[in-house]
Amino acid sequence: METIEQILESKNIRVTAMRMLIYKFLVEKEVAVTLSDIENAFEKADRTTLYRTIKTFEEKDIVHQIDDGTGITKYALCEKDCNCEIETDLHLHFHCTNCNKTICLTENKIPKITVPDGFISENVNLVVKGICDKCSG
Amino acid sequence: METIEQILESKNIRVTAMRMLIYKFLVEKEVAVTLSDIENAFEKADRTTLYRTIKTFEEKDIVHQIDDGTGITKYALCEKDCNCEIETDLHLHFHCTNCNKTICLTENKIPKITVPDGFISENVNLVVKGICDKCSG
DNA sequence: ATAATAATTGCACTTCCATTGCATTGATTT
DNA sequence: AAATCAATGCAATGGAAGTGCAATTATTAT
Ligand SMILES: [Mn+2]
Ligand SMILES: [Mn+2]
Ligand SMILES: [Zn+2]
Ligand SMILES: [Zn+2]
Repeated sequence: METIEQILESKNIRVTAMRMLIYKFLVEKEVAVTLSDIENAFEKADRTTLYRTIKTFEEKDIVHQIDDGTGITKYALCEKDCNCEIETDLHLHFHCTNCNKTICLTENKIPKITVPDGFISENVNLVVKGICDKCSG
Repeated sequence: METIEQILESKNIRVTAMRMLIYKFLVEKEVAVTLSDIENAFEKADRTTLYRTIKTFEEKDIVHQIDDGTGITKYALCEKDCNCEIETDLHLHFHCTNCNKTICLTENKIPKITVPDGFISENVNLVVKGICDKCSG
């Protein structure tokens, strides 16, 4: 079991109190979070710091960005040893129109998408909208 | 061959000069357009009017909105008799990272996506990023 | 340990796009 | 022609993303 310090260090991210707290926050949340979510959770901290922290995490492949169509960027922790850049590794994202939560469906990979001749596919973003398991019960 | 007037009237949209011009603009463009694109094409018209016109078109299912991940909403004409709301009717969207154009791949339908138990899929949005046919040639 | 250096954080400000209130103009109905 | 309703234009707002710079904190070198 790795500690948060070890995880950050292994990704060449300097360990600070703020970064550890935000990392912990992301682990505890099971859904993707917006910058506002983080802001609300850490009201004493400055928005910019939180913004830059999440951007650092993104750069170092600790979180990935999710565009679920709501217009507000969300972030979620990457799987261990995931390679966000590799197309075949990408999973579905589910956006619940009832509770407004966005969830990584890490087990559900994006199927092979064929595009017309001349088009070169480099990346695929797939968002399913509907009702999540908690809301459909 | 329907005239633009007839098309607008059939969708219960009052015919105005502005609306006809914007409709014509959308027909001539083969790619999805942003509000700024429309703005640049009609510099004499007010932004708000253009905005409300496109929103009216959207409400009446003349155009559909596309979120290609650039953060800027784009719009494209719907196919004739398309039912944007029906999931199985949805097509792929392709965003070229080179020329920044977004294209409806109306022939390429989104494959059936399975989600875990308890989740109810109502809508799927799929954007492929890469190089378009014009840029890859 | 102290000084020098580099990275992080906080504050203020900016930009960009989307959206709304309200007055005005224009079209339609009575 | 008057009354009514929709469309347009102008001004302003709101929300989110992003940046410059100074202050603080951590790291490294002397
Ligand atoms: Mn994810
Ligand atoms: Mn389309
Ligand atoms: Zn839900
Ligand atoms: Zn292109």
